[in-house]
Amino acid sequence: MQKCTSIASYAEESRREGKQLVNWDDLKIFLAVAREGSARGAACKLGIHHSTITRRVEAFESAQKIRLFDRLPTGYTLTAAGEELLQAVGSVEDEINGIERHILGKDIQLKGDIRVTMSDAIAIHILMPDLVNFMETYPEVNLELCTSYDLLNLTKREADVAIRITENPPEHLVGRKVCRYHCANYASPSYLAQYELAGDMAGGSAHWIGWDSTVPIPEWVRKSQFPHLPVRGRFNHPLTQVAAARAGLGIARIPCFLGDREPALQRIPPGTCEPCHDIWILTHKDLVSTVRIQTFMDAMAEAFRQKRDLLEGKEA
Amino acid sequence: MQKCTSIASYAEESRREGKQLVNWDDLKIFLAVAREGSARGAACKLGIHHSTITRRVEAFESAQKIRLFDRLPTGYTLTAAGEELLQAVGSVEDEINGIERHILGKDIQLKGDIRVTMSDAIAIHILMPDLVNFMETYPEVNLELCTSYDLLNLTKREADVAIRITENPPEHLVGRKVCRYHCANYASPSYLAQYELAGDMAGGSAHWIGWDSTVPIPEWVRKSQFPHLPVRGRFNHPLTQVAAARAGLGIARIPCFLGDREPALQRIPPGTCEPCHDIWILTHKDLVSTVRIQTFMDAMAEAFRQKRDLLEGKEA
DNA sequence: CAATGCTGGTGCATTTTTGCACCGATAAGG
DNA sequence: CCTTATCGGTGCAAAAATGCACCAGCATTG
Repeated sequence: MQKCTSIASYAEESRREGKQLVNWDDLKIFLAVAREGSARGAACKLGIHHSTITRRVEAFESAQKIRLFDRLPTGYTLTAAGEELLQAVGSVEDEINGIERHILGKDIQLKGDIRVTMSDAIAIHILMPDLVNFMETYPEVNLELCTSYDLLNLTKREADVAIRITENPPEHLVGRKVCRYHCANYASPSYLAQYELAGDMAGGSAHWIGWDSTVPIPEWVRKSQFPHLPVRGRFNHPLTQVAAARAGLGIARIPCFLGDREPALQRIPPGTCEPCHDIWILTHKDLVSTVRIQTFMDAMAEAFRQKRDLLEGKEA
Repeated sequence: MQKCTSIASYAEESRREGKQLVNWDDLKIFLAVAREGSARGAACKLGIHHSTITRRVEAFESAQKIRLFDRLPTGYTLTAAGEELLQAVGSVEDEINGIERHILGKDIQLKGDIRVTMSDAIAIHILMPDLVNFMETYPEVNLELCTSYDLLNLTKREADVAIRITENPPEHLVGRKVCRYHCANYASPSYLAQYELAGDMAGGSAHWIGWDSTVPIPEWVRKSQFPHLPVRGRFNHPLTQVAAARAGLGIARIPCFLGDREPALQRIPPGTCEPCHDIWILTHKDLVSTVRIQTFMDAMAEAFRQKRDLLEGKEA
């Protein structure tokens, strides 16, 4: 019907001068970079090369004459304009996801059991909203949560997925490090008012709440802010540490994701926190190709990514 | 943070087996083809080659394992699945248009006057909703509508844009044909009940309502369904023809976009309609590069495209 | 301080995509 | 009937996008 003459050709001319049509796929790439925070991460997620990412972001920015990212040595960080775009593109993604699910028939109807094991502290204070959300998203999946502190039940096939605090996951399991959480020193305000702290040298009436070490002065005390304060009690469980500190037993060195969310505790000034341990999400080699296991692990990894500030004690 | 090992690599593997990630830009192409009805039209609109369109649609269909178009000799027609997708992608387009306008700073803030001339019949019965919509979309544009039936006021620079019934627009104007409207024969039901029609041969008490021809039997009567019915009256204006037919004066040969929308008239059986004249949208050569003129002409051309069924008498 | 692991950037070879010039087929106009 | 215009499809060459193998810079770790 419409000839590509007259108006259209003029329109093309004006297109040459100024702005080009937006490539919708560039928005997808932008989204991935914004979410992942790095070109490499986005490339991995999209299954393409990272140089493709950087070049296309660059081309998009120069075509639209707008700066969306600050290139920091640590990766890509959104500018103000980028933040604005992120929000808008997010809803585009929702629409397109809906299209993929309903029209293109890619609805992932996950079914079956997922037996997952993790520490109760992580389950309760970090992942619970995400676990619930996952179960709501995939109602046919039966999620079994078995809290535990050791890797054994994964090895023994008592669980499909383990989220564990470890630095060196065993060879026969596959997965990825999802965070390195930080720890700080906490006590109740009343305890701090009542007892006296001290510097490097001896003195001070306060004391540490012990973990399960049998040595009188564990390494974490020696390297701490108050190496000469005595250690009292043995509480091998993070949540009992929190409870003991709340009850005014002493100073607890606990993960920031526990201490910072506990209103009855406060950090010992100056309140610095330090990286403590890694958290890995792991599964068996033969389960990693299962869609529901993959989806679950991705969802949990994403949850950790979103709570990174809390886990690294930057939310205080 | 996240390594491209373990989970991700497995995810890539499963991606190879089955479905690929959707290229968002393919949706844009799909939309253009669905709207234009042909690969060439879509290609023109997007400023790319038509073979690119056909190949990408083909690739998209085979990747998603879904047939979206029927390839007819007249172009691409949506399948049921395609119709469904069209609706969904439409809202994606709205989102992205919003992004372009607000974030990417492509908000077309059209300003200034547009003086447009067209026949009153077209203005009232075809374009009025679109004219209003255009003015609401671009509140800074002052649209002046001057109804008229000749091209003179465009040549004399009394108008910027003309929408005219013509077969051969003059060389010094640029634009495009927007439709070829159809005509049919109409009369009021009471008239048809009272007067007698006839076939090719003489006879019959009904008569035609005349246009402005001075000859006793104009060509359009001779070629018509009832070449021997007499002609009475001279009504040179389409809307007065409608009114005369409604008042029971006789049979009017008028555009379908007038007759079909007039409840007080009905087509003379068997109600066939025939192509009658072309409608062009035209402007001066030196105005066609103006953004607001371009935008206006594109909007009106699109309006005609959407009302094609009405204009070709296929809505009856 | 050295080692590691991450980040983005770049030149180059390869692959992929695109545009172009055709073709045959189909409607519609005269 | 013939002419014209438009449709989609295809082989081929040019152009563009991509992947790859590197590099340097920076942060963290030990």
